Amino acid sequence: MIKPPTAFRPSTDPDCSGRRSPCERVAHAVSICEDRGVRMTALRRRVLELLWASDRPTGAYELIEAVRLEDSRPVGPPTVYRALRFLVEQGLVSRIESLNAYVPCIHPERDHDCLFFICNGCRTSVEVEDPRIRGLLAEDAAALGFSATRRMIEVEGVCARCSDADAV
Amino acid sequence: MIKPPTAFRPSTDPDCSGRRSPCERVAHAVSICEDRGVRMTALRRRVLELLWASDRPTGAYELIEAVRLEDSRPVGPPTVYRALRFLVEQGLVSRIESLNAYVPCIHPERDHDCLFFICNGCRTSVEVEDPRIRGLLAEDAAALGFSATRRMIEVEGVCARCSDADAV
DNA sequence: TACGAAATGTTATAATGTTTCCTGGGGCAT
DNA sequence: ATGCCCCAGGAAACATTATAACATTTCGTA
Repeated sequence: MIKPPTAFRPSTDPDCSGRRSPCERVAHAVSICEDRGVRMTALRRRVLELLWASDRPTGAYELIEAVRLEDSRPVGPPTVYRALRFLVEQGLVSRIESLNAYVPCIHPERDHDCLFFICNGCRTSVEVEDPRIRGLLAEDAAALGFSATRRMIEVEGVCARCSDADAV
Repeated sequence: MIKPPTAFRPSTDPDCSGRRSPCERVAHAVSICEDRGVRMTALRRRVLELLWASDRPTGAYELIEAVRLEDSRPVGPPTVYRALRFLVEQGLVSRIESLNAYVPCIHPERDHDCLFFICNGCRTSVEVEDPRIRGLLAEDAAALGFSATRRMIEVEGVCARCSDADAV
C-alpha cells in the first residue's frame, strides 16, 4: 500500500533534496500542464499525488488499489494505466522498467535522463542527473548512426543507509 | 517466432562484429561453464542456441514455443524461465527490461555493462561497451554511498538502417 | 547400485498490461 | 443557446509475463 511521505527524495542536485513538499510538486505539475495546454484532470492529479506521497517506486496495481480506497469506487486497470501514460508522456513521471513501477520526476520541466539508483534493501530509488553520461550516450549513439528517443539507466544495489544498517 | 540468423550483431568493439558464428558463441559459453564448474545442460544450451539464432531480443514465451516445436513436447514456463535465470546469472544472457526480452551477451567472459541501443523500427538491439559510462556511474554511486550490483542502460530510438529506409 | 543434490516437469495461479466498446461531459462553431 | 464533436474515463474481457508449490527425473559420486 501507499504510505504517507516518510522521507525526502534525495538527488545529487541540492535544489532537489526534499525542499519542496509533495503538494508543491503537484502544483508545479499543474502549472506545467496549463502552460502546455494539456489537461491535468482530477484522476491524473490523484495518481500524481499518490506517487509523490509514496516513498518508493509504486506499481500500477498499487495505485489502482489506492484510488479505489480513496474514492470508494471501482477503478479498472485501464483507467490508471491511461493516467500513467499521460504523466509519463508529459515527463511528470518515470517508469522504472526493472521494477514495473513508477516514480514522480524531480525536474518535470527539464528533459531528464531517467537515471535511477535502486536499493534492494529498502526498495527506494534515487533519481540523479548526470549530463556527462547523457553526453557519452549521445556520442555512442552518433557513432552507431542511432537516433535516440528515450534513455533508461537503472543501477541496482544497496543504498548507504541500508549498508550501514547491515554493518551494525 | 525465432528466425534463423539473418544478420550479425554489431558492437562498437570490432572484435564483436559477427566474426563468430552462433555455434562458436555457444561453444564458448559451454567452455566458460566448464571452467566455472557449472552445468550447461541440454535445455540451457538449447535456450542459448535459440537466443543466438534470433536476430533480435526474444521473449520468454517465444522461447517456450520454440522449444516445444523443436522437441515436440510440452514445455512449461518455469522450465524456460529457470534456464534463462541460469544464463543471466552466468552472464551469458542479458534481460532487456524495457522489452521483457532476452539477448545473448557478446562478451560473456567479461563483466559487461548491459548497455543496449534498441531500434523501434526493426526491433533489433545492439550491445555496446563503454567503460567511460561505467566509470561515471561508479563515480555517482560513490557520491551517494551506493554500492551497485547491476547496471542496465537501455536507449530506445531508431537505428541507422531504419532511418535510412524511412528517408528513402 | 544407491544416495543426495540439482535440474526439470506439471499444474495452477499471480502479477502486469491491453483491447474493445461504450458513456458522459466540456468546449466550440454556428 | 444548441447541437456537435472530441477527449477522458468506465467497464468487461482478455492477453502477456512470471512465479509458487510440489512431483519426478537425472547426474555425479560414494
